[in-house]
Amino acid sequence: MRRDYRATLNLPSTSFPMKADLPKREPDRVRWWREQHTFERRLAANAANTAWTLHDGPPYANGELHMGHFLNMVLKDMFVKIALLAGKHAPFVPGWDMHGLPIELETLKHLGIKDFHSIDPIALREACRERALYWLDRQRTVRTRMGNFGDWEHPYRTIDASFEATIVETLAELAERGQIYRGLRSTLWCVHDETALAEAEIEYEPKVSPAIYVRFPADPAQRAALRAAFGTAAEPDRPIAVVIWTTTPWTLPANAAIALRPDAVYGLYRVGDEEVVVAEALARTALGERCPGDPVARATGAQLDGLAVRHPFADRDAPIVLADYVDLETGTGAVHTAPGHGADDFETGMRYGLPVLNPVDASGRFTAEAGRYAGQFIFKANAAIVDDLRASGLLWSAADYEHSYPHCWRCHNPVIFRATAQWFIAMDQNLLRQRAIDAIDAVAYTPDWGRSRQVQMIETHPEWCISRQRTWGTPIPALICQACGDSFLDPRVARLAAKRFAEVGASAWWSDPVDVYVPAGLRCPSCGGASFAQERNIVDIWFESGVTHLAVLGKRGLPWPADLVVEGGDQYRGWFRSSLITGVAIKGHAPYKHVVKNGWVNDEQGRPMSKSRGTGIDANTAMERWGADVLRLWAASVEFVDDVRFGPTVVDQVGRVYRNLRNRIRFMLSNVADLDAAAIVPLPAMEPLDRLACAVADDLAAAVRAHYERFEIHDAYLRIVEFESALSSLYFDAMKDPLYSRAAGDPRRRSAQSALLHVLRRFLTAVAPVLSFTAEEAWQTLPEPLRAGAASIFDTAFVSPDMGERTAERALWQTLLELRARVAAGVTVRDFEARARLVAAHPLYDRLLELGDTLREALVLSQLDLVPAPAATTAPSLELAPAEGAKCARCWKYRSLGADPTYPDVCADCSAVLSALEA
RNA sequence: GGGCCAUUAGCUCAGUUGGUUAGAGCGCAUGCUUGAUAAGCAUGAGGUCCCUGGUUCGAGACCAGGAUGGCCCA
Repeated sequence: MRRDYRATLNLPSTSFPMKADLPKREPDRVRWWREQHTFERRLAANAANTAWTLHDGPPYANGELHMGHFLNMVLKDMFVKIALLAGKHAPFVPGWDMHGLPIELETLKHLGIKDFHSIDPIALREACRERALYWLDRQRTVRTRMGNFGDWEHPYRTIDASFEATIVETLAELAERGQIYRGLRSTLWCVHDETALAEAEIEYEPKVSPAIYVRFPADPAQRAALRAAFGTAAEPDRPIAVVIWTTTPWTLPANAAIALRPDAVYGLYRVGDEEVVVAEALARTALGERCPGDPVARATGAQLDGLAVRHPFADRDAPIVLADYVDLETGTGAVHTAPGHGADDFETGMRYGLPVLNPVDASGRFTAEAGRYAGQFIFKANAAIVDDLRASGLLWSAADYEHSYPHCWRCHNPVIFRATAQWFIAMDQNLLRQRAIDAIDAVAYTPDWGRSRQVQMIETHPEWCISRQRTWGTPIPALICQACGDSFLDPRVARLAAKRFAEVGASAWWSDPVDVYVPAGLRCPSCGGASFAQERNIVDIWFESGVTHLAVLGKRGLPWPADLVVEGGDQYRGWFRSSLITGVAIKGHAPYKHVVKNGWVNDEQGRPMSKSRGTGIDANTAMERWGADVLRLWAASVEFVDDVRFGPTVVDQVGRVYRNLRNRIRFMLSNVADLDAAAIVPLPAMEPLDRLACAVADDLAAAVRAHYERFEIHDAYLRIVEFESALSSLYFDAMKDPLYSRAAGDPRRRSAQSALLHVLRRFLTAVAPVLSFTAEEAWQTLPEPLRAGAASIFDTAFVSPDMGERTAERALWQTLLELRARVAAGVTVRDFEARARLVAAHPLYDRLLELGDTLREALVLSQLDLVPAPAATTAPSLELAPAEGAKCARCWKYRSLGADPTYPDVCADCSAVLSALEA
C-alpha cells in the first residue's frame, strides 16, 4: 500500500501572491505609506544622526512626466532611501519650477488669447498660477505613485511669495556687489512672442533661407586703396567689389562692416570687366562657373584691415575689419557684419566702435531707420531686398539654402538677433567666472568627466541675460526715471520689493503704486530725477531655479551646501551651472558637494523617444501598464550614468527578473510563516550550513550597500540578482528536505527557518531602495513578531559597514556550488538517488568537515563520505554511486525503511515524525 | 561644423594597473521535477569585444583615424 504523506509535511504557505498585480496594488501602498507617515517617522528616528541632503532640481510644472523624469526621480528616491537605511537624517524637499514662458504660453492658449499684451498682467498671472498649480498637482500625484518619499505636503515652489522674495533678495545682493548691469545687447529675440530668449530657449531646426552673394562695391578712392593693398596696378575705371554671402538678406540694412579672417588669403579675381575679392579657399564655390581660376593678386585679411567699400544700398561705407571667427567653410570669407543682429557681430562692433544699427522693432518689422523697407516684416522683406539688389546689379547670385537655424523653443518660429536693452549678470565682474571655475574643484562629479564639462560650461558662459519682456515671472525691481527715461536697479528698491513680495507675492509689482518701492530720497543716478515708474521686466527662469539652494536649503534649516544633486546631462548647462554661479556669487562656494548626472532615456533603437514615432510613453502610462516596481528595477538594471534604452522588450525582460526575485522572497516568506519569535535560533547556534548562508547573505548585503553608497545602482542590481540566484539554487533547494520532512519544531528545521528569516530580512532591506513596493509588501506579510520591531521595511537598517568582506565564506560557497553542480550533472537532483565519496585536501577538507551532515544536505545526497586527500594540491574529487537503502515514501531520501511496522515505507526519522503527529 | 559621451552574446550589463579557452542575469534549446508548480533545478548553444591602422612578446583594455548613435552647443 502506498500512502500519500503530503499532508504530513510542512509545506510552504503564505498569503504573499505569486502574481504581483503591481499596477492595481501599488496605489494602496502609496496611501499606506502616507497614512503611516513612514518617511517622516524614519526621518525623525534618524534626526540625531549625520545629516545628508539631496537637493531636488525642480522639474518644470508643465505637461506629463516622461520616462526621463521617471529615471531621474526614482534615482533620487533610491539615494534618499539608501541614506535613510544607512541611518542618515536625509530629508527630501521636492520642488517645482513654475514661472516662465512655456506656462505663460500654455495658459494663453488655454484662454484663447494670441497677444499677451491684450490681457491685464494681474489676470494673466492669476491664470498662469492656476495652470502651474494644476500641473504641480498632477506631477506630484505621479511622483508619489512612483513610490518616492519626500515632503509632498510642503514642496518648494518658485511661485511662493517667500521664493519670489528670495529671488529679489538675491538680485539686491548681486546689485550691491556691482554684479548686475543694464546694457544694449544683441539678444536672441523671438518676434512672435516679442521677447528676448535665453540660449536654453532655443531649438535648432532645419530652415530654408535665401542665400545670396552680394557685391559691396568700392568707390574710386576705395578701388585705389584696394588695388594698392593687393599690389596691382591702378585701374580707376574697372569696378571692384568685395563679395559677401548671407542667408539673412534682411540684416543688410543694418550692415556696418565686412569682417575678414586675418590669416586667410584673399584673392582679387578678374571676372569679365570687373574685379571681385573673396577668400581664395572659397573662390570656386563662391563665384561658381564665373570663377576664372587663379586670382590676379593675393593679400591676407590682415593686409586689407582698415580699408572700406560701399554699402550696397545705404549711403555709407562698410569698413573692412578683422575677426578670428570668420571661417573658410561656407560663404566667401568676407562676412557681412551687423552688430545689431548677431552675437559675434556685436563683439566685433564693440572692438571697432561700429554703430549698432537696429532698424527692427520688437515684432520684427523694419523701422524708419531701414529706409525704403520701413514697415515691412523682415522675413517677407527678404524677397524685396534680393529683387532690389538684382535690379541694382549688385546681386552676384542667389539660391535657396537649407540649414540648421535657431527657433523659439515654444512657438517654433525662427528667431533673430536684435539689439535691446537688457539686464545682465557680469560674468567677469568680481572674478565671478574664475571663482566659479575654482569652486568646481571642491565638487565631486559622477561621472568624473562631468567636472571638465562643467568647467567648460562656465568658461564659455556668455554674459548672463536675466531679463525677459514677459508677464509670468518674478519682476526685476528696476525703476524707470520719468524725467530721463533711464532704468536703474537700486539695491534699496530691491530690498523693499523683496520685503513686500514676501508678504503678498510678486504680483504686487503690477498693482502697487510705485511709492511702495521708492525709499526716501531716491534720485535717478543719471539725471537726479525723483519721479519713477516700475519697469516691466521679469527674471529669466534659469535664474529662479538657480537660487533654489538659497530659497530652500537655508530657509528650511537644511544644510548648505547640499550633499548631492542628480539631474540629466543637459543640466551642466542648465541648473548645475546657474546654481553654481549664484552660489559662488552670493556665498563664495558651490551649492552642492556632489553632482551625479543621469543619462537620457531613448527608445529601444537608441533613438530619442518621440510621440510621433509612437515610442514616446509618459511615466504614468508606463506605471499603469507595468507597475512602478518593475520600472524601478529597470532603472536599476541599466547603467543610468550613460544614455539608456526603454521599451516593451526591455521591460518584459526586467519583468522576468522581477518575477524571479519575487518568487524567492515568496519562498522565504512561506517557509518562516509558522516560526515563533521565541523559536528563532540565534546565529551562533544555527547549523553550519545555515550560518554559512547567513554569512553569504550578509556579504551580499554589505556589497550591495557599498555599491549603493557609491551611487553604483547597477552594480548593486547585479549583486542582488547573481547572489540571490546562487542562494536559491543551492541553499533554498537543499533546505526543502529539512524544512518539509522534519517535525515542525525540529531544531534542524528551526535553524533553517531562522536562517531563512535572516536572509529574508537582509534581502528585503537590501532591495528596498529599488523594489520599495515589493519589499514593503513582503515585510507586511511577514508575521509581526518576526519583524524585529520595525513597522515598515524602511524602519530597518543596512548591515553595518564594518561587517567586512566574507571572503572565506564566499569561497566555500563557491566550492559548494561547484560540487552541487557536479552532483546534479550525474544524477537527478532532489531524488536523493546517489551517495557520494568526496575526496578533498586540506584546508578545504577541514572546512567541509565543519559543515557536518549539512554538507550532505547541501549536495542533496542520501549518503556522503568525506575523505581527506593525501596531497595538499589536488582538487576535490567526487565519485557518485547508487544510494544505499530504498526510497523513503515521505522524505524521498534513500534509507533503510520499515523500522516502524506501522509505516513500512518510510525511514526511521519519518516514522518518528508520523508517530508524533498521530499522538 | 565644434565639444563631450557611448559602442563587449538576441537584450541588460561585468570585465582591477594590457597577460591563459572574454563572464553574469534574462531570453533561447534540451532534460529533470511536479512537495516554491502560471514555480523550481540542471545542461547546452550563442561573441570578427563597431571598423581600420599603430604601440607591444602579448590589446576587449593603450594610441591615431573612421563609422554609428546620443547629449550640449554653433
